[in-house]
Amino acid sequence: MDIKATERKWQLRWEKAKLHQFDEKSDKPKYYVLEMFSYPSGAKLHIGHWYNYGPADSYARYKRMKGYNVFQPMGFDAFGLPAENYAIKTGVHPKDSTEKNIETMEKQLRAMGAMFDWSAEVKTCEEDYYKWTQWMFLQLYKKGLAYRKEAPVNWCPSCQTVLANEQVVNGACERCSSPVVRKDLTQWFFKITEYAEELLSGLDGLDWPEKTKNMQRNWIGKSTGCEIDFTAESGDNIRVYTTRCDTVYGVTYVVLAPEHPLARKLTTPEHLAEVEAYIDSAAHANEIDRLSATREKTGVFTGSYAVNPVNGRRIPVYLADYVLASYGTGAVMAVPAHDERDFAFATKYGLPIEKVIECPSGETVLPYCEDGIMVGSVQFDGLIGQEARDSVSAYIYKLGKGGKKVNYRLRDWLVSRQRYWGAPIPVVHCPKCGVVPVPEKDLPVKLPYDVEFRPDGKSPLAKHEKFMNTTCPNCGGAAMRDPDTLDTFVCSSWYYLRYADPDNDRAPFSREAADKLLPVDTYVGGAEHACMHLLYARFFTKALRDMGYLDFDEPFKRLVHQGVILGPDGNRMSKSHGNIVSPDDYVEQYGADAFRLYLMFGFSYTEGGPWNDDGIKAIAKFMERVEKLVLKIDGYKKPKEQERYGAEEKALDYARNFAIGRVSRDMEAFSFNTAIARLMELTGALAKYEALPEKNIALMKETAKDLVLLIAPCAPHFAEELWEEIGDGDFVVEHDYPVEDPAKLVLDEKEYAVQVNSKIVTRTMIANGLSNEEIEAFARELPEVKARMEGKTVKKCVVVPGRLVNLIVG
RNA sequence: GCCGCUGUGGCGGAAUCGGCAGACGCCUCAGACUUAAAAUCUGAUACCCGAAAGGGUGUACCGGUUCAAAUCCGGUCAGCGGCACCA
Repeated sequence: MDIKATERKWQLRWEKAKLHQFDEKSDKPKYYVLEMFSYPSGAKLHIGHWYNYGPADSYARYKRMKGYNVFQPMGFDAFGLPAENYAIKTGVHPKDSTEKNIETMEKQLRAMGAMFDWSAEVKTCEEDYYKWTQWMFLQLYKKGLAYRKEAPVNWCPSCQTVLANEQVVNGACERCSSPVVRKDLTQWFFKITEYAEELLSGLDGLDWPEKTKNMQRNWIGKSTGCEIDFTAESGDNIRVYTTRCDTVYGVTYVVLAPEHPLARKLTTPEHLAEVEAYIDSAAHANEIDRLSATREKTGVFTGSYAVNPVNGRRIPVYLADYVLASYGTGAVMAVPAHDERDFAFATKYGLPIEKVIECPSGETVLPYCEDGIMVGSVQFDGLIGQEARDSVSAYIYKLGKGGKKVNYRLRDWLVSRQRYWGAPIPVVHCPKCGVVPVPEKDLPVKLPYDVEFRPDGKSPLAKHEKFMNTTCPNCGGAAMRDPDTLDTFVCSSWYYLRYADPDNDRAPFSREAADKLLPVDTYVGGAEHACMHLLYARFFTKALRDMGYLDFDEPFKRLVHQGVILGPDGNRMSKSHGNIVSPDDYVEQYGADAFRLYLMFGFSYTEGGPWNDDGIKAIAKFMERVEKLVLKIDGYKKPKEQERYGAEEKALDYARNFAIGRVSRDMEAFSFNTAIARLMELTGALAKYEALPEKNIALMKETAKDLVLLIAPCAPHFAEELWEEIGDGDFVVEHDYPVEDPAKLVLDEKEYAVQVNSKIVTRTMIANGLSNEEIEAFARELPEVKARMEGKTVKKCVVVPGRLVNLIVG
């Protein structure tokens, strides 16, 4: 088979027949298969793209042959830093490089033979897309889910931009690894925390990898505790949050975050200088230092005292940067006896340590941080754990000093970027009216082409006067645009919705189109998005639902992560490791089908692993073998009227139906390597049968057809080419997938493992349909069994039908 | 430190519910075809002892439950991923 000619031929024919477009009129059930769209980078498709899109496309094809009306779109996540960085380096405009890259990638994706519905293609950098991204922003703003606030943000001095929490890795920029510093800026946020509880509880019903769900649970970080008011002597109220209110009688001081609003107010004049110095150094400490858990605790006494509401005890108020301003109330009660951090701090600063929890078993070694028996706590003495906490929090509530409280670690999503290559934020800053959203009719706020993107700490757009100077939609006076653009994760939070209605120019999508095609039935993509894209997209879906634009709660019903293909040396493929393997040479030599088959066969799909190409020749050989065999069988004369159907035929029929059942099951489960293995077995069985002197030609032809149909999703061009020879004239991908015939899987006899005292002594064929007693009797008569039974009796017999018989003798 | 995952031949990896460990493939070896090689085909291929028949040991390690454990339970070790002062 001329591989290249075959691939071209079928790609053209598929395109001409518009075979991969979603069929609006079909009455088959819809099935939405989605792969995470890709960033249009300059390089060609790498192995990761092939590994994600190839097998996932085979899954889509499988679903189609199983009778679904499959929708599988593709597009480009086209805004983002790399294009801008490339522009800074080379002077090529991000728009130009991005468009060129998209063109190349589209071509390559078509060459893969994937059945993407290109009529629904989405490119996030195009006006008719980002117009609606801006629209999304406005809806969230209207709903009170987008707000602006001055906040300490993660600032990358090298990229000259603010980073989301998720883009900071170990205190360094995810992209360039420069240390991240803190800086105060007025920024836009999305109130994702408003949905924290639903984002958490919604995970339970999703068919997602447990690992990913767990990561999101962790990220959301729900904690149930208690808020307690400590009254300062100044009269100010210091509210703290704790998960261990059962230790409240052991509080020996209170700690505020340096950024706490009361920090300065509570400081007495003689401590002011020291406190100011501490607050200042905390503000300038970079994130690496501050986030390091092993770092020695630092803090400073404010000079004031507060009162513990449960026992009236007077305790000092400290500032320390081990308390985070952004979590809970920004203040904690310190119980050094039962918290490691408080213990370390109290030890360093000579503060009292008082035990109020007793270890239920053995000696109590401080700090003791587990649940235990309350002591020294008046009426609560003797209570343990959750019961203790419930009682104490109820008491605090009764005192009017706080009560039960749920907190989440999840922070609001910072979406402002001081960058050029993104969707402009559609608001105007008016000296009279303040922040004014751009009216929807004026969207899109167009991203100008002629900008200076060299970074100098200002947003590139801020330097573009024509863009910046505008009039206030409210009062008509002179006003300025917002110079920032939106995080690209905003663009990718709703693209799966736009696919459903890509040409709509009156709305991002119609509700009918979205409700018809969504949610996505199976979503395939990398695990690295667990706490970013996948969380943001869920948030968008829920927010849009609450605004009445959608009628479902979750965007992605089933999620599958492909593994990562590493370099041959076991490291991540990267230029710096010099271990990048290009798919091109393989595709050139063996063809797209063989390469796709090998990716499916050589790895466990969700695991991935180091690249090695040892098996790719074997795959090419396998395809050749199938081709020769199928064509040879096709060449046999039409069958005679009555053909033999004996033991060999039964065996072939068994192999055929076994393969059908197992391949179907494996495809459904993304267990592609075993699916291909079963196809190899069937090929072997068919070849063995074909070599017999006498054979049932009709059965052989049917089996060959099934073989081609079973392979079709995995090697699409190859299968079309064979199907053209042996099939019924239609496209193979439009044909129904074979269905197993259970009757053909019932054999007259099965091989049993025969065990004596759980050790295998022999294997034997035993006829189907015998009772357990009959099987036992049969087994007892076997010579291998008899030899081991002399002078002994059978005490017990375990029969696993069709598998084994175990005689316990003694 | 916390949460999660993984550990199976020389290699990639299989093994619904606990039921014949090592499917399928690579590598290697032997044989057939060939003057020869390549290609192709056939067979062998977990490890140890043994010429063989056969016997023994094996799913990171230690222990437990069970007629039966790669699979379940407890502990240990190693690797990977995530979170990381969240009170």
